[in-house]
Amino acid sequence: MRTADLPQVRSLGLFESMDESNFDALVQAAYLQTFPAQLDLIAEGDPADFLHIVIEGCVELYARANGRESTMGMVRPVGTFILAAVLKDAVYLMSARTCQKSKILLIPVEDVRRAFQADEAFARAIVLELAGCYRGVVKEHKDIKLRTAIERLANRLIRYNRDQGETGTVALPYDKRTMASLLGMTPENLSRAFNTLKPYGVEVDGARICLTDLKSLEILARPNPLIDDRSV
Amino acid sequence: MRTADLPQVRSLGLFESMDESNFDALVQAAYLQTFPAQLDLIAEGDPADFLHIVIEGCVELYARANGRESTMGMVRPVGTFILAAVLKDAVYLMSARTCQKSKILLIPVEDVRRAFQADEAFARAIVLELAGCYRGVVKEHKDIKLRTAIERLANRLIRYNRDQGETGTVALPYDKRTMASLLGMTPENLSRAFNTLKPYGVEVDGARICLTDLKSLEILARPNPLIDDRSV
DNA sequence: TTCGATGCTTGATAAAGATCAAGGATAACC
DNA sequence: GGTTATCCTTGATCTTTATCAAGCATCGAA
Repeated sequence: MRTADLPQVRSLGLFESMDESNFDALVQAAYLQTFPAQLDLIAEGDPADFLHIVIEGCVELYARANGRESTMGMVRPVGTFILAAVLKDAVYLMSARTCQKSKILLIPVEDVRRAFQADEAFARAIVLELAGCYRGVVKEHKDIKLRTAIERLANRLIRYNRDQGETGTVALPYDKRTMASLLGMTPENLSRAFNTLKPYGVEVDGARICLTDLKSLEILARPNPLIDDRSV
Repeated sequence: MRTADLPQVRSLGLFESMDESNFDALVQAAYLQTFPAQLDLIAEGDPADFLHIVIEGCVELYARANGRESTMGMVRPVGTFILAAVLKDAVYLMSARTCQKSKILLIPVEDVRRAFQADEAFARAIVLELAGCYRGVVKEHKDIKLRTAIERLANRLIRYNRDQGETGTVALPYDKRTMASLLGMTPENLSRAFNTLKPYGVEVDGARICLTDLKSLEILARPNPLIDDRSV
């Protein structure tokens, strides 16, 4: 892989406290590939072959069942996915496809496991990463079991506003169809949910959303750090 | 703790490959307590203090938000809960209460972390346990995002039937109010969902459910190992 | 036995969300 | 400029799910 990308990968929580030589061995074994948009990277049910790390671009995790499809999460640089399947030597539970042209680092499962055995710092980092992923899904699960579609959207807007510097103007990071699926609703209902939020100061202009009355939006949304804070 | 309970705890995936002396140290530091039914063990938002292991009885994990409450999972012997919060030294994302009189082993977080540092086999077991928990929540999340209430119930019945030896008669493990919350619906709708499943050979007699036409129930449910198999 | 719990079910109604169909806006392309 | 494709929105309608209220069964206590 290009040495220019190395520091970025190295800075990932997973690798930063890893021994230099072990990290080098891991990277030597890895493949860096660039994929076009809308390309399927893995399919649910397939046995885990590589740990995937998104270097550039964006990857959508999705799943299918009972004739339906739903977006389960989005991975942006620098983020990993399907770590659990790799560690358990199990099949993937989710499929993944690129949203944009994306650069992905692929590390063969055997090398990940070898590094896990050899490097204690790596093992510890993996536990923290996994625990973080676990808590992320629990939060999403709480979000969908305890909130209505409108509350989910309101909280998501509040969260993006915070992430983007509390400017009162939010840029939706994904197209609305994807946002809808991520939030567990249809595109039609997302559109209607935005209309429902109009009296709470939510103004839509394409992918640009203005929040002109954050106070009242928060009263409706009831944000909860145990669901909305990714860092908690 | 009673030495009679030791082998049971030792047989847990988490501890079985642990070094003898490290296991002893961990158990020495632990408290074994018996709690009455309906007692709150932990509350979401509290900082993690103990890793909990259910030795006898049953524990319900639940969460609250936006004025609602939902059952997030059930833990039976011998199972652990809130491992992720303990490892990350974070607050609990879920509350827990006993469903019955229960015997719980409480291991202080510092001792869990010390054992994690000292014992490589324990560290590896924790990773597998965590990865398993992670995949469990992903499956539940898929269940609720991709299936209707009736499909969820049908699949749950098929799963319990398999777990209980494929006899065609299922004993519901929890009361119907809890089952409903676990499946993401109201008790009223669970009742109606059972009625909807009557034409598919589902006969209800209290907590005893007879499945007289598994074939047609499966056509409706479309069971999926990537959601329903706990072992995958 | 009667009384009140409690848990479950049923019916009526309302709300939330999905689906179907059509209509605009936007942008790329010829 | 017009054409096509894509994405988003809107309206009408239907399905699913929740809520409210009442009724019934079971069970333990008085």
